[in-house]
Amino acid sequence: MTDSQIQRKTEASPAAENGRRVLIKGQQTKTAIIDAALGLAAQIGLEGLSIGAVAEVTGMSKSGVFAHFGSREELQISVIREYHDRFESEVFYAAMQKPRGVSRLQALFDNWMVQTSAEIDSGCIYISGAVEFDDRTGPVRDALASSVTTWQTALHRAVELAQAEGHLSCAADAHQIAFEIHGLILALHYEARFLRNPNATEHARQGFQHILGRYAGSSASPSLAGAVKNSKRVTVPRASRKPVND
Amino acid sequence: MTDSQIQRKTEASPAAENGRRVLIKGQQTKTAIIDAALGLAAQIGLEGLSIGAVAEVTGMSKSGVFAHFGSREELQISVIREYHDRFESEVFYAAMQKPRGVSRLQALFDNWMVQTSAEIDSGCIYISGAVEFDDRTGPVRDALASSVTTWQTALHRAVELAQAEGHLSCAADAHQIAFEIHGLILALHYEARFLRNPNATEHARQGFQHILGRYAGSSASPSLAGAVKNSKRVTVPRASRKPVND
DNA sequence: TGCAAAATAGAACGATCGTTCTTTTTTCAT
DNA sequence: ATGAAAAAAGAACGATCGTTCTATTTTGCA
Repeated sequence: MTDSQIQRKTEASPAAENGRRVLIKGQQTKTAIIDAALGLAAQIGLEGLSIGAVAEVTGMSKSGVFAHFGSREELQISVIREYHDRFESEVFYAAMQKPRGVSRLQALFDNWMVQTSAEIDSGCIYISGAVEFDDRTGPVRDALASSVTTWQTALHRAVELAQAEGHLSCAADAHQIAFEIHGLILALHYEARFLRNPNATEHARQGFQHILGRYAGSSASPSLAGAVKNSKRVTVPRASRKPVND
Repeated sequence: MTDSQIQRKTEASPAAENGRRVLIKGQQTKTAIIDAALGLAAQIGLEGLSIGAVAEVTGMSKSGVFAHFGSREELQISVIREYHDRFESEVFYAAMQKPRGVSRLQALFDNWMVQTSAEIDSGCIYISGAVEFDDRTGPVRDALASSVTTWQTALHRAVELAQAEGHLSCAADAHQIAFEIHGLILALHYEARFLRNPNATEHARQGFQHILGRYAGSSASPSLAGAVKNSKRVTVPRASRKPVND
């Protein structure tokens, strides 16, 4: 944190006035490093992520990797940001193509399951990071909590929309519903990844259906079957990292 | 793992033929070390647990602490065992005083919530450890998985008994119910400890009631209110660490 | 009280960590 | 092609880790 110039140097996109090349060498390398670091962090966690390990994976020297970030914390934060972006596009935006209501909520849940632990090989940074930065303070924890909160807000909003559409009861607390859904994903991750329980995916799926059933709204049933086909492809610009309210 | 004599030396209880003292100095110290190590591991995790930190907390030297275990792994395993025993007595055996059925299941859940994160200060080793030893192998992971599995079996059994008593539907899969309950605890831990959400406890409680309501059996209601008072104090011997089937 | 054994301390080891500094290589506009 | 700037490598630092070895203190039975 003593000198933030190193980081700024590569963040400002230079040579942009020339259309010949949009990404100079340094940016390409940095992207590759973050890619490798994310893969590593997903397996061994953000705390286990060491510059030496990243250097070995990318075939670079430790100092070569280090120069792109200026500190390990900045590397961790970059990984969190990258994960945030991927999560947003593969889970959130992918589900926004579905129409408001329970079908979009279902899509969010399905994408979430796939992203989180359909392939058991790679873990979820939002889950492992929460445990690792439980009682710590600092910019890494803040970045992590911020990303998670953004996602939770989006999930909560999807529940509210499902209530507004009459697919879920308006009497129920949307936070309560989101909490229970979150629990299913956490249990899935725990059982599938740690205990290697092959039934975990099915348990999570069933649990979600139980939640939908329990909170089922009054005027839900008939429009449900055909709700998926009239999806309007709500194309949301991906430029900003702010939460989207649809 | 090169030499297991150091550990065996202190594990066999010496001087037991003399009733004057049941615990010689070494055992007392080891107990104190494990106590301190457990407190440390609950906060920073099993992987963050270092012999140097334990030495500092206990006011001993690194080698003094080390000599009691012979390796860091053995220290970690000892901590897991200690946590297992406490969890068993404070969550499991404490709930066995309640009669079979939903009231015992409720007691298990309540005790679990208190043990896990009523006091947000100390984390849960079963949760943090699962993340830390996700894709690792070795004796520490085995010890952790074994303890967790024992507890899950006990929880599963409690669900089955509630079904047998008619408090929960026999048509439902007991594993499914246990899975959903587990999810509530995990979400509670995540929200309360990482995100500092003060409503997490209430969400977990409500979620549990929702599960009971959803899986409610046919002949449940009337006996439920008075079920607590006629508890028979099933005194189970605590000698063995094997799972108990009631 | 004395003495062997157990318990603890102390110093040092190799390894790995994040980081800094210096030097070499590569990039890329002129 | 040239030369300044960017990128990457290399060596070394202090710190911390688990562990080993040796010396010292404490324990507890005779």
